Amino acid sequence: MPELPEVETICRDLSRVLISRLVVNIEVKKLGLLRNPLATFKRYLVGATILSINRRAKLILIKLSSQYVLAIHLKMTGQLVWKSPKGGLKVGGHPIINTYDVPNKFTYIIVCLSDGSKLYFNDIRQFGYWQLIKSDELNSHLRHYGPEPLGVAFTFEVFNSNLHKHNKAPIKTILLNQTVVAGLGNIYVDECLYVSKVRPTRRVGSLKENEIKNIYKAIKQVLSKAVKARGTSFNTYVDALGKSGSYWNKRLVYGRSGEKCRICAQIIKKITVSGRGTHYCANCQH
DNA sequence: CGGAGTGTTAGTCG
DNA sequence: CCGACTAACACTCC
Repeated sequence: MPELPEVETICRDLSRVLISRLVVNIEVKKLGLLRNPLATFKRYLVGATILSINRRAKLILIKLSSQYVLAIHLKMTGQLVWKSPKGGLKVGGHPIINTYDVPNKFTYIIVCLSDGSKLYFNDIRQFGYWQLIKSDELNSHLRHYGPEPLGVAFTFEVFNSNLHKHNKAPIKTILLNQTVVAGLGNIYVDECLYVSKVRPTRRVGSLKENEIKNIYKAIKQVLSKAVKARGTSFNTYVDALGKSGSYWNKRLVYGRSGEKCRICAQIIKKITVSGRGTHYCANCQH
């Protein structure tokens, strides 16, 4: 699930409960999810204090007092559940798991904190990973990512020039390319192209400047709206009225194939573009 | 029951 | 370099 708005929401929520906590233990049930040896986690995560939690692209970056950063990627089905000893719960990640009882059969990593709370990592498909990176090597680890779409470095000129490194590919494929712009995934790419009125299959080289401007604006607009809605499809405070990400109800095309376009009432089509399910309105998008 | 599809991305191959 | 394809894995849906 998690694309930029979801990961952003998870980081903000976890910041409120994890910062300045001391890590007292880690239990790992699937070593394959760790990108470093377990001993490295014991040495640099256990005993460290959590200093900050930030997002870059779809990566969660947890800065530690040990001069390391814990990078967590949720990929398709990763989920983080934080539980306080009093039963307070925060959940961020994939919604398929319909119970937030933890640990459960998909819980592969558990981090115990000094206040008695625990952070659980669930991941049905086990594509996600945890990686410890030396703080001074973080920038070089992240260098292949393109600009943050909601940041100041993401100007139209940068976007336009990054796009035109890939003139022959369909625009959808290129928007999913994290080196062009970081953080978009399948849902938000379909949403952005719908808002821009551009078909996902259009070759980049065929786009007029005006169309690229519309895509550029749509990326910013759709993502900020989704961040405000706390993302698409995961729960947060289960104890605060079970509020969940509300963008799902606001989505315009993703997952609406066979339903009517909200603008022209034509039936939304579903095709495959570079292996990904792709939704669009053939009447509104050209 | 079998096969396709699932919100990601790193790696391979042409 | 570019782009197409696949594997990593487990589950749901048709």
